[in-house]
Amino acid sequence: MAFAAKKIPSAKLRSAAFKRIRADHSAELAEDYVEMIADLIDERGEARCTDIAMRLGVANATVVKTLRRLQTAGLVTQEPYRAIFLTGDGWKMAEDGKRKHAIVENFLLALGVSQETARIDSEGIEHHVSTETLRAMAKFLSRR
Amino acid sequence: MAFAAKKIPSAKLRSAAFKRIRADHSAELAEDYVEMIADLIDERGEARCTDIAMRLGVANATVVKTLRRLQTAGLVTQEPYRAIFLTGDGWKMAEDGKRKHAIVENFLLALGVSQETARIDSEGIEHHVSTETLRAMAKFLSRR
DNA sequence: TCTAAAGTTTAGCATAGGCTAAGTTATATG
DNA sequence: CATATAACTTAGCCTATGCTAAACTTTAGA
Repeated sequence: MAFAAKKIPSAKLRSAAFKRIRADHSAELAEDYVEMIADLIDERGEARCTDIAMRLGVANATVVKTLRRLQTAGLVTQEPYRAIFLTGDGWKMAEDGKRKHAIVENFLLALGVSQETARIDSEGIEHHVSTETLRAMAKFLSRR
Repeated sequence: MAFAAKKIPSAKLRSAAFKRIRADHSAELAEDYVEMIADLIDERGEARCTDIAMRLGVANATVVKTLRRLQTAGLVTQEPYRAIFLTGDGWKMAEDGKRKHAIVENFLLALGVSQETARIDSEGIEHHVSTETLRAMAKFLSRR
């Protein structure tokens, strides 16, 4: 250790933020999938691999593989060659996600960004806002 | 295709958002590393693996592996068993990241969330805000 | 009813980003 | 100045998330 005489005491606190981000990331894909599946069921009565793949912009096989993980996680159910359904937990996650998404997107619009940007940015941001920040956004919206 | 009579025309547009998120994610780690390396150099004159590992909350070996990728990407330079330095590109990325980070964190504080939450959430959000949203946040800050 | 097209699955590959354990190099100190 | 300790590296493992190509099912239509 050449320089660096003293330890930084808040190292553990700092690292907590990054740990949460890593955890957020693994939950993120699951949330995007179930939200999309819920949308598809609402819009057209059923959710299919191809539609999910198209909307996410990934290959079909990728969707199949991910769905298997989601099935193991208890979020979706599926019979071979059939449409995809959400479990109770899956629906709950989808609802939560959509609620969050709506708040973030409306907040961005209220802040003055364009529709297009609000749509795109909210997709990325929604997975990283804590309950506290979400509440602050909602409050901001209701105050106007 | 059982139901689903009509194709959804905006599928390509929708998928763009997710594609950007995936791209953001691979840039994210690099940004976090260079930002942290810049901080360490500022604070104590040099950046070492151990410090980065501690602050990020990952194992030492993980840092070493990631640094190799960053070196390949032309963001950092390093001699075996020596401290880590940033290239010109690395410094640029670090500056950009810090600027972004500061705006997002201050914005969250202005919105009324706690210091702790602002610090943690901004860490996750900063990588997903577009230039337009960042500008809107800066404007909000200057208006108060 | 049979067949071609559309949709789904499997197999096999790659990269990113984690980990532990074991080996190597630097450095601080007795 | 010799050596213990701290820091770094290597090797080898794992999972997640992408891909393409090939095989298999379903379904729509001639």
